[in-house]
Amino acid sequence: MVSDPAHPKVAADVAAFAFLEGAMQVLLVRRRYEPYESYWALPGGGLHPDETLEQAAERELREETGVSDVFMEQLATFSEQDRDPRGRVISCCYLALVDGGRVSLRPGSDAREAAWRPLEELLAEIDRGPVLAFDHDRILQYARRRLAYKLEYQNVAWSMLPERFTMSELRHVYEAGIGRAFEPNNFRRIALGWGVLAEAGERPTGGRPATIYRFAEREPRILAESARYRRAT
Amino acid sequence: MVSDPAHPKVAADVAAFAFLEGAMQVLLVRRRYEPYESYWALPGGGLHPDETLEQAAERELREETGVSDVFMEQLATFSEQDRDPRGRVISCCYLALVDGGRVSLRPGSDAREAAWRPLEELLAEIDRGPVLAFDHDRILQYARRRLAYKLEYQNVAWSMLPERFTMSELRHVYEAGIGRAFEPNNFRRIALGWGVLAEAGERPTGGRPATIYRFAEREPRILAESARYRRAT
DNA sequence: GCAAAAGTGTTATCCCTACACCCATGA
DNA sequence: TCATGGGTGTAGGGATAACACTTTTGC
Repeated sequence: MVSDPAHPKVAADVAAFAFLEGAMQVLLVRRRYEPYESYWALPGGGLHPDETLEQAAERELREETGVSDVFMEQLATFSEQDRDPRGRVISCCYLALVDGGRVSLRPGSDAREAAWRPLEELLAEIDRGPVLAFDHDRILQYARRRLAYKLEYQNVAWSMLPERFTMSELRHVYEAGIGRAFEPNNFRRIALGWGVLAEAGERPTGGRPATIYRFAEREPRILAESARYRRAT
Repeated sequence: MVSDPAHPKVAADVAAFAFLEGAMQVLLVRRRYEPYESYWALPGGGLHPDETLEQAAERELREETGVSDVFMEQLATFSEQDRDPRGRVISCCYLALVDGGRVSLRPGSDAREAAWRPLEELLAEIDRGPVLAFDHDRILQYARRRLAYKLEYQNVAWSMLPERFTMSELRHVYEAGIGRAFEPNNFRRIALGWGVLAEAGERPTGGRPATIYRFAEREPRILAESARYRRAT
């Protein structure tokens, strides 16, 4: 392995989240090779010469799990010297938001398997001791905070939902992502107040049919101006 | 220059801000060597083998400008293939907040000079066309947005102020950093409501003497919970 | 006294929470 | 007709933007 210290190995890792089975889930791969052989880890791998870090993150996610075409945003870069036992590896980590119903998992050659794991359970396990390979425990905790913030800040929930969805489904994504229960009516008013939802028919339920919504434009938009101690003039 | 593509050059750059002469200023260095010789740029340089990216950012800032011991936070990592004409260089960028009255600039060997430049003027210039070396125009725009957000979110203004300051001085830092004028009384109430300010005497002014404040603890703290559509139980 | 700068009091408004209530459907 | 889930109305409380006002100093 090359170890010219001025040119460390550079990698991209991905914390991909989806709302499945009523809970927020994170996408993990089971490692096939040393180090951390058979440990669960975030999908990721080395940067290729002809791609940016974001492209590397997309490629590694696709190669290792079969998931592609998702919302992606840079989280942070981790550079501690001992984060990989093989030598110096600098990892740029990405947050991905996935519509879990749209993708099917196909583990790649570097992974024994790929699976969605319930986020809350996994984080509770991490609180009791190391779980994931490398420093991925810490990266996941970081990603979780960003996920919660991101949902409140921008209308990126469209990337975790099918094209058409009910207000309850939207609210469930928010509750699972932010980790708090919301008063349904108040949530509805806020969500409609964003001005990014359009009605798209109805859907039968166990009770009264639900209005179907879709995002009028699938573009990130800032939802709430945190406007404190406002201007004079 | 080594160009093993799996091991690109990795660098750290710093967007350092200080409140000086009534305005927000950014710290730039004038380049001594090619490429972009004699252009202004953000201070920064290559990662050493024995340091993290954050340590590299601190070291480069110190070496190129003489500024040390400041608040620092990672911004983002830029990896476009053509961002440096010499070859592939991946740059992890940091936001630094500086008490401009405490530091004195000492340009290092790689820089002809180091200087504070008024942020608003510089950004206006950038809007009219390229100004800084490499992709530093874009990085600076990114840093500016983060600065505004950071001030609203955490009590990090202590790192841009002397130990003791008046409420007006604190407000001026916020106005310059966020780019908006605040109603003095409302700002005061919010700032005192943070619960992180302690009174520390008085200071004569042109008129009535001003109360002096200091930050009771110089630790980052979240100031306002953006609590929307709150919980049902 | 007057200007200047800091500091105080108060109100109208808006937003948000909480909760009670109504609607449409299937069994 | 009841259970179920969706959808609506609204009152109280708290935050805050705006602005008028008072205090303390230097000249």
